[in-house]
Amino acid sequence: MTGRSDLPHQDVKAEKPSGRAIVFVIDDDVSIRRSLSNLFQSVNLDVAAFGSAQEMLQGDLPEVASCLVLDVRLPGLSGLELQTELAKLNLHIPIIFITGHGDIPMSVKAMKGGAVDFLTKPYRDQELLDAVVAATERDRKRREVEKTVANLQSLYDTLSSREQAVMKLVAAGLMNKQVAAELELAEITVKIYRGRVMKKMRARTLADLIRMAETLGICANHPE
Amino acid sequence: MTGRSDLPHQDVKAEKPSGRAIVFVIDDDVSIRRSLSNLFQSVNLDVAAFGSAQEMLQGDLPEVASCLVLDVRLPGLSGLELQTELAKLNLHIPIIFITGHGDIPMSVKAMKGGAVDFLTKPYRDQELLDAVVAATERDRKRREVEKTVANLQSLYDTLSSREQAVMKLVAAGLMNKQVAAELELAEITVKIYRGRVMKKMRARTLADLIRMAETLGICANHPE
DNA sequence: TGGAGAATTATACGAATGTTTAGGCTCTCT
DNA sequence: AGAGAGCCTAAACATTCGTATAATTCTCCA
Repeated sequence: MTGRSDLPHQDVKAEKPSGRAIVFVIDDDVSIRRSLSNLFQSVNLDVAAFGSAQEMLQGDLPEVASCLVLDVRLPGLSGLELQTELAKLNLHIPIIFITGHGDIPMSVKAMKGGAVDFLTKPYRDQELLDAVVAATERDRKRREVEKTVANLQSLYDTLSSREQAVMKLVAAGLMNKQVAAELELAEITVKIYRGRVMKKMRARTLADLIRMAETLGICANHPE
Repeated sequence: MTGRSDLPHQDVKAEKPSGRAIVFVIDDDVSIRRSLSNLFQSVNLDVAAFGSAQEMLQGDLPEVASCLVLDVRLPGLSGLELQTELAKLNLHIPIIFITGHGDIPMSVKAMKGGAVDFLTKPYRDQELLDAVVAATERDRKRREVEKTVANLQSLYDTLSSREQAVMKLVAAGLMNKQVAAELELAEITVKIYRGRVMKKMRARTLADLIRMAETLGICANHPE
């Protein structure tokens, strides 16, 4: 058995860094935690279960695709409050809500907040599993683009301030001559920096560099 | 008074092509149609009201930012079915659901389908107005980007097949020489086409052209 | 048959780009 | 003080890009 059951604070991330996914379960009822864990483990998903939102917030989130399955009604922080809290912390783990006594405004608020699904008891196991698959898949994709952006950003951070300025203007479509005028440099200096930018950003072509600037959200306000 | 009340099949689009917005109301109850129309008109919104989904589908959608306010329970096509139908027709008008006897799965399905809000009776007028403002704003933005893309596409369509091919490869970062080899042309020919592409696409710089290719989703599978 | 109009290539030239080699300058750290 | 790093410039050269002019081939159409 790979997955764990319902003990808080375990280091799940050390188990399977491969293509697996982790499902976080939060419910104050131990028997529900156990049955959900069994359900997920039966389809080869790793599980980390907690009895309250606070317990989960204390631990770290893994670097693997994951999602959150929780009851709306929880001791301490409620499910919706946890959703708000995670959003504030910029943690975008997909959430699947489960509730026994929810109402429509509650579900609408959850969905507006980006929840993947909002299930009412009793639900069919397959419904929950489908939602979990959709959620982890969404998380996997999000992590993918986030990783790409982070890689680009780390490359961009290695540029000196001058090099960054040149990259902005070049990506905006200015000629070396214009970049030089803008930064009050000699054209030859711009050429040098431009070459260094290409090397440091590992851009083979100008098209690559422009696309990188695009995904990094780098926009120079080209004057005139 | 500019807005109309609850007569179907009126030509609303001829009224105010400016920055106004139109709210489509669908409800089988005449008095509700009337009161919703009054509410929206009181905040300077144009209204077009219908008694059933079919009546609304027969008319054309305006070129102005708009949204749809409808009851889930309707004669003939239900609200959710209308949502599905509009999605099939590739009509992305934002929808606000109102219901007196809805349940959670219904609201979740609506929200998953892209609904802006799902209100339960009784609701406060301000809630509905807020939702309508959010919806029309979303529609305005969507129309904006759609229009941009459409404009680019119409420019792209004026290119000959050769010119389109050259644009793809140039946007992919290939040099004129490589483009020529790829298309089995002389380099000078590629230069000619490239110049024509820049003119026809109204791209001042290569950066512009690459960004246009990006938003048009033009990607050449660069070999090697 | 003649011609208009494309698609394509050639020649030639000016402008822009990229790289190398070689320096000078200022700042910080040791 | 010296070493190193970052910033800036210069000269020289090869490559690439962009455009203008002219010529070839081909199809389509009157």
